[in-house]
Amino acid sequence: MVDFDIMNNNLFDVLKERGFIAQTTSDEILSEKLTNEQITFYNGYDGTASSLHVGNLVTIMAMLHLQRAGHRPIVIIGGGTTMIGDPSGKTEMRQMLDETIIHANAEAIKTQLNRYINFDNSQAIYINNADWLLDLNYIAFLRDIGRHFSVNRMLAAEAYKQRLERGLSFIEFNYQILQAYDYLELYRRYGCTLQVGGDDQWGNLLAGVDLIRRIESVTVHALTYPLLTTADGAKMGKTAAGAVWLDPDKLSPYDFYQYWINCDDRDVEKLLKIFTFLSLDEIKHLALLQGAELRQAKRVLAYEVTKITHGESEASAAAKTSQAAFGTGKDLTSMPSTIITASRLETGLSILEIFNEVGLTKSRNQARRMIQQGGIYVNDERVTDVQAMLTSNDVTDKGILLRAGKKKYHRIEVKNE
RNA sequence: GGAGAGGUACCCAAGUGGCCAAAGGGGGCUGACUGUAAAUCAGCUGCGAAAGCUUCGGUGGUUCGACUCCGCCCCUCUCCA
Repeated sequence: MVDFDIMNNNLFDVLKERGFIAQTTSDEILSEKLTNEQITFYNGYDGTASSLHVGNLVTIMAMLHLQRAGHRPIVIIGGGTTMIGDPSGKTEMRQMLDETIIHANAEAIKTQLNRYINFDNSQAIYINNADWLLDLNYIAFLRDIGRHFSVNRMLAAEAYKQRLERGLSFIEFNYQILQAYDYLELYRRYGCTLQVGGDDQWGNLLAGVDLIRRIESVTVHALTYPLLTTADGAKMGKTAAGAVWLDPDKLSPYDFYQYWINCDDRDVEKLLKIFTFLSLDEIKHLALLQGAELRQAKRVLAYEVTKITHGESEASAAAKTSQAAFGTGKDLTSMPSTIITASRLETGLSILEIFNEVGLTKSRNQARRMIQQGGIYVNDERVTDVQAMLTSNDVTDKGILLRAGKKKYHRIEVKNE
C-alpha cells in the first residue's frame, strides 16, 4: 500500500493531522528529526493482561507510521515495571501480579505485536525490561539514579496528586523512576532518542528525558498520543463485556468488527484517521456522508481495522456475517457458533439452557427476564414462552440462529453422532 | 506506635435489630422509535422452575431473628509521632 500522505508531507505533520499527537517535548525539533534523520524510538507495554486492546492499537498504528517512514521501533514489554504497577491515571493501587503471570502475559503480547510490526533484520527491536530491572542492586541504583529525582517535583506532578489524597504506596511511587531508567538504558544500548506513549504517560516520559539530560547531557524527546474517548465521553475500547481485545480468542473478529460498526456517528472520521491507513483524502470523502449513508463509512472503518488486526480473510468474513445478520444476505460463517448433538433436541432443549450455555445470557434468570421483555429470538422469531423448548423442527439448513437483543447472535450447528 | 473516620451489589452511596435481595444515582441490559448511530421514553438489573439459597471486609458470638449489637482479626483514609 502506498502511503501518499507521507510522500507529500512530512511525517510529523501527517501524524498531527491524523490525530496522533497530544504533547511533545518540542514540535519543531521533532518534526525536523523525523524528516531528516532515522531515529530509534520506543513504546512500552505493560504486562497486566494477556492481550493488548484497542487502546494499545493507537500506539501500534503510530509505530507503524513511524516504521514505514524508516524509523526504528523498540517495543519494550514491562516485565519488570509491571511488577511495580503504574499509578498514573489510577485512583486505587493496582493489584500486584504474580511474576509467572506477568511473564506469560509478556510472551503473549510479544506474539501479538509480531502481527503488526516487522521485526525482520532488526528493523524493530523487542526487549523486556525485566532483563535489567529484576536484578538491580538497590543501593547502587539509589546512588546512581535515585539521586537525580526530586521528591518535591514528583509530588507536584498531576499523576500523583490524586493519589496523594487517597494513598500512594512507596512501591508505586517508584514506577516513574524505573520507567525513566528504562529510557536511559535504551538510549545507552540503542541510541534511542524518542519515547512515545499515551498522554497519561507524559509525566513518566518527561522523567526519562530529564534523567538522560542529567546523566548523559543529551536532549532526547517524548511524544504522547491523545487518550481517545468516544463522543459520549466514555473511554475508547470499553464495552459492557470488557475491553475490546485484539486477541481473537478473547474477542472474535466478528465482534471486533461489530465494535467499529457500532461506533458513534461523530467518531467515524477520527477513528478512520487513527485506526486505518486510508489517505486523508479518502477519509474526508467518507466523512462527508450523512445520516444512514454514514454506515457505509463505518463499514469501511470496521473492515480496514479488522483487516489490520485479524487479516483480510477474517475481515471479509466478519463483514459478510454482519451484512447477513443485519441485512438480507445468507452467509453466517464467521458468526460465533456452537455444535450440539442431535440427541439433545429429541427430548427438547430448554431455551433458557441453551442461551445460557452459549453465553448469550449470563444466567438462566437473565434469559428468562429477556424472554419476558421480548428480547430473545430463535431463527429471528421472538420467543414469548419462558418454558419454550428447542426441537429438531427449529433446525434450518443453517442450523439454529439464536439472538439476544438486537445485536448478539449465536449459531447452533446440529451434529448427528 | 497513638487518636479519629471508614470498608454495603459493576461503581458511587443510603440503611443502623425484623417491613432489606438491601433506598437513590451512575453504568449496563431489554423494548418502543431509528440508520446495526445519537437523543428520548418505558421496563429490567444476585442465583434458582419453585421451595429456597447465597450476598453488606474476615471470623467467632448475642438474639426467635443481624447489613444493623458484642469480641477478635484484616484493610483504607485523616491527624499526631
